[in-house]
Amino acid sequence: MNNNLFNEILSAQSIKRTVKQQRIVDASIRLFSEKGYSNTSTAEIAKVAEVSEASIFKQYGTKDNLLLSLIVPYIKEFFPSLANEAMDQIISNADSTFEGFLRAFLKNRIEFITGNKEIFQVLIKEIIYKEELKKEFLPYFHEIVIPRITKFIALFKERGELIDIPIDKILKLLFTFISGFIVSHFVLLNKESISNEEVEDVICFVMDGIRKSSSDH
Amino acid sequence: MNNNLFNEILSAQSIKRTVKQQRIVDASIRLFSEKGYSNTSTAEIAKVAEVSEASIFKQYGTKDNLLLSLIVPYIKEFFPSLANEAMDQIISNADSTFEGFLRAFLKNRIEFITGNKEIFQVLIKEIIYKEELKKEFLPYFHEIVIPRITKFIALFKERGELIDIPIDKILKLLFTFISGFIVSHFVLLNKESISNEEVEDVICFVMDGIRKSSSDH
Amino acid sequence: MNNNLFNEILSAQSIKRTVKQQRIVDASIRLFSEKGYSNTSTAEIAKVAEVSEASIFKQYGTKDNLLLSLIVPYIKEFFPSLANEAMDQIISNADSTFEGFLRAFLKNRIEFITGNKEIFQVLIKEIIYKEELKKEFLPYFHEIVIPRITKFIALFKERGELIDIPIDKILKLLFTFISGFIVSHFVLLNKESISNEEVEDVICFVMDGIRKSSSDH
Amino acid sequence: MNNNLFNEILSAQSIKRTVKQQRIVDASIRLFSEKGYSNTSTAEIAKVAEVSEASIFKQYGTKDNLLLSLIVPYIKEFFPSLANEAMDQIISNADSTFEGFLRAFLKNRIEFITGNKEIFQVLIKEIIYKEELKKEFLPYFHEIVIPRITKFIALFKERGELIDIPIDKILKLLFTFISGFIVSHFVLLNKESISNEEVEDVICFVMDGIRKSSSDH
DNA sequence: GATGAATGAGTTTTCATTCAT
DNA sequence: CATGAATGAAAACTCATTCAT
Repeated sequence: MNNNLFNEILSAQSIKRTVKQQRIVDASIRLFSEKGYSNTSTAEIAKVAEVSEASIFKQYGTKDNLLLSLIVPYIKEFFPSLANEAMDQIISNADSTFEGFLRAFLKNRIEFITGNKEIFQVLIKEIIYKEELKKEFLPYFHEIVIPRITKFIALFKERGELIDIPIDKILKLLFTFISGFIVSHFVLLNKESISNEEVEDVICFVMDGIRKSSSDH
Repeated sequence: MNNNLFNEILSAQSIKRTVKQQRIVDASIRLFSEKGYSNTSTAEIAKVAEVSEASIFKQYGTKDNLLLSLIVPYIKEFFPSLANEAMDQIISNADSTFEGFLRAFLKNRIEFITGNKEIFQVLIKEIIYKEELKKEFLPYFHEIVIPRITKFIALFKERGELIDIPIDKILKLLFTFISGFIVSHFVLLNKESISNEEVEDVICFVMDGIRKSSSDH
Repeated sequence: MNNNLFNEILSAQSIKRTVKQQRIVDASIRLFSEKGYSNTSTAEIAKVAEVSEASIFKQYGTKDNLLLSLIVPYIKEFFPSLANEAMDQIISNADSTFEGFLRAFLKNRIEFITGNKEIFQVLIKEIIYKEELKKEFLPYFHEIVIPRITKFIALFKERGELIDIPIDKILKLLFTFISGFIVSHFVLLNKESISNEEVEDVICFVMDGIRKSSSDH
Repeated sequence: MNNNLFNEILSAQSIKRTVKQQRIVDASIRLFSEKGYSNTSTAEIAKVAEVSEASIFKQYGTKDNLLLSLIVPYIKEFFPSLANEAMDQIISNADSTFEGFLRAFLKNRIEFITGNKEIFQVLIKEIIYKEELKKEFLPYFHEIVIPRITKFIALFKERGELIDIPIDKILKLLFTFISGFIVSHFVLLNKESISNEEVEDVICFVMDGIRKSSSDH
């Protein structure tokens, strides 16, 4: 499974980038992730990419479009891919439990982000500011992510594995926690990856909370 | 208990702001929270505040200093206040449980943020970008927040209320979840407040997770 | 009678220009008239006016608005002024003939243009290109100039002085000829003024054409 | 008689244009006439012509030369053609009067311009700005147009048809009026053509002016 | 003959900042 | 204390032009 975003786009969209065009992409992602979109000038991108500013604008028209050209394909790749590949096989698996699903899901997404950490940082940093981005992002989220995860939660809830509160509450709590966890690691703390141990802690927390269970003592 | 930040600063620091100075502060917070620091020009602040740009620079010297002047007192108020006032009385309270502590803590912080939502948004949005801000923020976090919360967790863990994993892991999971929850509400979704019902869901999730307990059936 | 446009505006609109602001106006008119709007850069204006480019944009916002700020008041002054002052006294004059009216009109407008030749050139050169300008110009033309001249022509036609064709045809022929004459002198040939002799030739031509009258021999 | 400029050039100069080259010419004329030379980029021409920008520069070297390549042949065709073909037969005609000459001249030139309105617009719009163009244009005007028309006027003046003022004054008044009339129609008002009725009005005006003749009543 | 890729030198415009009054 | 006026520096963006293929 290849989680590198740009290889994916490359093969998917058959875009042939010249060496210089690729350098623009690389420099933009790096600088945007380090300093933020607003604090990065096209002059700086041109310098780092060792191309002329004109080349950037020839290709992308505006700086804003450059940002979108980096992020939108990433968004469109980020969520759909989570299911088509790994998820279906989990659920068909014999010993499939919600815990197993959660573990697979987390590892899959963490792997994906680890391979494209910088662009993930750009996405998170800019989605706060740009309504434009939210509008690209939210439909994908509502139409693809939420129904998909809802399906899983419903399934496991029917099997009696999950607590007896409405699915949308479970979803919201899960989403809040997991995204908070991932964002604080990759964006705030700028960690390279998340260890298996940390993943297990998260799963443990999500499943059973922090209260000492009565059966423990 | 008055959680309005600026009243606090006003009384604490005895700064007497003229009407115009107050308008600068108000305009800055509003604009920074809406569009971000980088995307707000001093000309725009001056226009909204109905003062001259020169007045802003007379007061604050640089635009950067204006931002810090808004945020730093907020940071310094945000965390210390959580203990000095409400927390100590919780712990001394008769029926003090971790759940009770968590409830009081959440309600207290949510109330604080609700009263100063815009500046909270500014803080969150800018702390991602500005190393300068992280440097202001992290010491406070490490020196004041962490020890304080650690003390509480240790206390309740000793009482056997909490799961038997290292305190710093509990702290990290708690922090990740709670901050994720609060940030996604107040910044991403731009909600006005968080309802009691939502707080109870969070507490429930944090304490017991989402797994159906064996005693439920 | 003071035909200098900017003195008129100055007194009319009570705009107080600083020395530098006046230099911007002067430099713009000069350069626009010499090289055309499109071929004049704001950098060049700044250099000639010995101000910073920023000062130009501080005042006018855009280069386009700079052009309009020069031309629109000129348009609004050009046509109305032709009647309020000189024309009414002509018509009330004892020996008022159409020829006399034409002579007064031509001399009045030629004097006005001579005093502001450069901005007249800018107006003519740019009105060809800018729909924006046409929209400023045409209403004034239709609402103020045409009715006014029509009134005069109708008056003299009633007196039996003018040829028996529809007023609007007379107007159109007159306008076409006179504007053609003035534009070719001041814009194409860049003459400083138009001599009395030339004015008399024009009047002669307009009144009687170029055919040798039967009474001449 | 074929007045389409490019067919004329084609046959006259035996230039074989490829389809793409012709598209460049068409696009340039269209865009230059709509927006003016300065406001039309070579990129835009290339896009409209559906060729690469490089092809334009391969052909014409510079954008300036592209403009000249369009206009200069037009100038060289515009004036000479007025005599070689139609004019000589007019004068040799039995009932030749100045009025007849004027009518033939006007109709001939109006037909010519109507068939190439866009390039006529380009010529007029750019001759105002470009000294270069004036230098191309004026010699032709002085060496070919003026002597030719002077010859006609002198002829008809000798026959006693025209008013008794110097020939150059008649020429100037005629030129001013006719060019003013044509330019205002085709460039300012962007009319498609000029009707026979309008032509007759012009002739009437030019010949006899607007004064009611004493023999009319 | 045609073009995709690339750019140097501009262009308009923005912006934080200074200073005399 | 307040500000109108002014700006250097840099921002985003444009454009005519070149050149290897």
